Amino acid sequence: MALSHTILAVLSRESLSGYDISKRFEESVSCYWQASQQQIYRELGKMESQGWVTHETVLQAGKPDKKIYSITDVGHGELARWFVEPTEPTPIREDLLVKVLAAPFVSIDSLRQELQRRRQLHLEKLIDYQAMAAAYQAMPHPPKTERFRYLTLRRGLRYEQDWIDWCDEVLDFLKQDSPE
Amino acid sequence: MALSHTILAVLSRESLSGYDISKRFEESVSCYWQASQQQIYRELGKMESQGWVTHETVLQAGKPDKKIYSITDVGHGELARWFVEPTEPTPIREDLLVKVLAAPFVSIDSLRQELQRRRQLHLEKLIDYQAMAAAYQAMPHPPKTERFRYLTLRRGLRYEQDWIDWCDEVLDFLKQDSPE
DNA sequence: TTGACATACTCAACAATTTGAGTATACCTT
DNA sequence: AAGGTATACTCAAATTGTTGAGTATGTCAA
Repeated sequence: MALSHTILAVLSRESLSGYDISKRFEESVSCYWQASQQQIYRELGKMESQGWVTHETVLQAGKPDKKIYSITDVGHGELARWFVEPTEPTPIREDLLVKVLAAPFVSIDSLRQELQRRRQLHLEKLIDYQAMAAAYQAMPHPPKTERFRYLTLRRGLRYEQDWIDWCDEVLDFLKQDSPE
Repeated sequence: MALSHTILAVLSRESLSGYDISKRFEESVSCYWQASQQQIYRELGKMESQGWVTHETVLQAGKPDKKIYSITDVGHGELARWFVEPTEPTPIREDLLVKVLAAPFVSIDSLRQELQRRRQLHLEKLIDYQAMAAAYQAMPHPPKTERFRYLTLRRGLRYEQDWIDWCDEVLDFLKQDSPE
């Protein structure tokens, strides 16, 4: 149940509505944790029933009401409890690698196309992340929370770069590999 | 439902029992697709009802009977159909990065320990993969299927190395970062 | 003025994954 | 003789994740 802990981490910095948490996920957490709005709303409901968060309804003019969620002491305790548990590397499930394995039985040409498509996707993400990194580096005295957020962004940057490099390696291999 | 396609890819090379498929996953597919025995058995049942695979029961002396599964023409057609569909990068969910984000609110010292633990885990996997790569490189004329399997291993190698490099980067950052 | 987009949340159904127990045999070590 | 490990598979429950519909209001551009 690490989704709830990710939400706790986000709420540790500031109180937010479900909708805002969802946006925060898209903007800055998405390189290592993705969750849909529905998941977040449902999780917040569960977390509230466990006493990890509370909410206050805020009426807005011209917009629907919103529920601003805040972390409680119980929630902070839970975050601290979870924090010291060892984490295992996340299991990976990569369709593209399954295709590499299947390619000799299906089509190497299709694989080549797919690799080029994927390389492009990863390049686009990399460029996004580079822009975020540049924004961080332009800050004269980034606060502690930003410095740690930057470390997670570094992981994202490396990850995308690594995919690009591997795609290039495989495309290069496919050029040289003799059919048999 | 890409688990079924991974199984189809494995069965394209050779017919195997559920148990053997599970072992194959652990040995050579695990760097990009993990599945438990239960998942594989259940998936094989579904795949058989769709006509993608068939099985033959093999009686064994001193061991339980086993069901050897083979890919059918329908199964191969399905693999080919799936193969040309574009794949999206897999959503990532990394507990460790959530911990980096939460660290300023919890404990930077615990984070440091956890990073060292994780670095070690990734290093062990890297060493495993390097041994597999060496075994491949020792083959004088690797068959096509092996050459493609090696490409997936290259992804695993890069992935583990990248984690190690990032852990080092963060540990280095934590040494220099001044508290505030 | 129509349609796209943004805010803000709820509910339901379905699919996938995880966890754990259960059944059975045989080999090998202590 | 007991315990650990390996082979080989089944069933069920709980949790998690995905998909899509539904409700409501406001802004902005074509």
